[in-house]
Amino acid sequence: MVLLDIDYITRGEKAVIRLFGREKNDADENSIIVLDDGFQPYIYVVPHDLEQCHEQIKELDVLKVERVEMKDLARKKDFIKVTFNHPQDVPKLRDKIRDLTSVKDIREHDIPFYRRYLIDKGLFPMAEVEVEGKTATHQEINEISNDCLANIFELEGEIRPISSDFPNLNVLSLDIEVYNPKGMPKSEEDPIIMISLSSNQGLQKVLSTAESPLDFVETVDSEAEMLRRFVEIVQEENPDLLIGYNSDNFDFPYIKDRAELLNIPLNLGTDGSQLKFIKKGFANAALVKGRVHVDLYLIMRRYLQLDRYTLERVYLELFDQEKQDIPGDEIHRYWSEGGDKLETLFKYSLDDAVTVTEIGEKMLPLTLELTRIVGQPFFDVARMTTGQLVEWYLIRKAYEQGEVVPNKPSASQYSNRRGKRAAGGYVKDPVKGLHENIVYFDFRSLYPSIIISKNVSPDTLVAECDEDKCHISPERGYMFLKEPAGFVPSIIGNILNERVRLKTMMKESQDEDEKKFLNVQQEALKRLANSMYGVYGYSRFRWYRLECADAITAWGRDYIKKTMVKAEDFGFKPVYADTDGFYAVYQQ
DNA sequence: GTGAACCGGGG
DNA sequence: GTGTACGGTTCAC
Repeated sequence: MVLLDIDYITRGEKAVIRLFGREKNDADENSIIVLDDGFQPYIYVVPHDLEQCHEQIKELDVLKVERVEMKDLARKKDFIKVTFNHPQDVPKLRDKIRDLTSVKDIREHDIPFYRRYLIDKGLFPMAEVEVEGKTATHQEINEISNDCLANIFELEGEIRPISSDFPNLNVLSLDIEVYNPKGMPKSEEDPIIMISLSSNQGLQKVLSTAESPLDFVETVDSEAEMLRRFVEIVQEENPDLLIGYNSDNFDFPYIKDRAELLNIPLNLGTDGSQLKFIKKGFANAALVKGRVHVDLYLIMRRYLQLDRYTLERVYLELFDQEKQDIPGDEIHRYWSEGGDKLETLFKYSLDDAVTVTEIGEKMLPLTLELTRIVGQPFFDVARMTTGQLVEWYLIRKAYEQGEVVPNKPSASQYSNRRGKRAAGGYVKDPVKGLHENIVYFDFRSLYPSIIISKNVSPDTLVAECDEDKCHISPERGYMFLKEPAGFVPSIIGNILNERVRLKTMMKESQDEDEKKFLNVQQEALKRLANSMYGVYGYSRFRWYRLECADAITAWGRDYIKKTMVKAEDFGFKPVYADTDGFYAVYQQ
């Protein structure tokens, strides 16, 4: 099956992982939920005194205490692995453990249970997994609602990844219109007047309480009926992906508020569960179990560099076409006036949903690919910053290499780090004037290349070293061991090698679809490699190391300046430079 | 210069 | 949910 999403429920005292999936390439197939009760949460403890630590922790209400050897920034160390009965025991007991006299520190104590599961089992969402041995189970004992539409199974054997093609996904986009004559919509008073839906399976529909001769309009008696019908259509279409534009913070919260007011259940999940919200900092994330809700607004902010991110602006950028728009404060007039105006409103409303589908088809493949590389749920990856993406990729790699993951910075460490910044790239202010015979030079992936060639990594950074055994950064004089390959450099190396392999395959391929798919994959790897530099310089990150960030930019400045000097020897006069490239004028 | 306040998208 | 949190710009002093 294709693994769409994952979470866990509690059955009795036990945590049970739920894997949400669907048979591959079969949009009509029922949804599947596989339950696995055979996985337990754990953390690592750094002991002052191994024996005493072992004894003290054993006294607590934990499942297992064992001594393990793991690497900590490449150095082998003894840790104590503490396994818990339930994920919620971790926050309950970790402070107690940290405060024990025999304990120096605790590690990997803040990794969500479902993420731990994906990493430890080697599973990748949005890719195919093989479920070896499963038996049908009853929903009553699994706290799953009567409205559950999925087939539920209990995992008997193993679950493992199998390489697969890009999954065929059933996508449904939505957009709502609200009657708001008095400024921004208020869900306590302003009703939803239209719900527009567009799928990649051919559905185009606007639900509304108004009548229209337009064939895509389905008229219902009331707003309550409109919401009921919306739920019904989602269940019928059974999409893998639900997409919207700013739907995390507008459409879904609004639908939820109105549904509550009108007492309509929003059982949109494949398990029959209600629409939920997760607080994500200042913002919401709307969660529909078993389907992946993606808010394209966030994705566009990540991939496009624009002044504004309205749907119209984004559409113009991606398709080079103007999209007509009715200003928000005029919608109520179009609605009240009826006739041609109402017809226009219907058309624009549907067009917004169709546009979201189009933008999704164009832009989601890259995020899907990143999901399949980073190995965290698509829902999460679609809401992660590039820095978080890199961090979770590294956490998985750390597991594979037997490395214990560094802790997130404490509040004081964070504020301490925030004050400092690595020096930036070299910038030469442009020489004013109109230049002719301009040539441009730039380094391909300058920072990733420096990290690899100079082995810049927290585990290779040393205070003292023989000159022939280490790389010494210009200006700052930071020292990095030449051998062995550091944790981060080796990972970037693998990413770039894999990218070269994909690009070669792309050139050799005759199949246009395959070419496109390989291209998205290599783009995803490029993004990841280019973001790696950030983990050293961003204060919130586990692998933060100012010395590494500082050394990389120092080498970068050194390379670009040396190259400019060389270019001048050949008669190229640089007129402008920035970080990894420069413009020059050729003079005879 | 510093820290608090504000803002994004959506109708 | 192994909760707890963005980043950039403008404003007020």
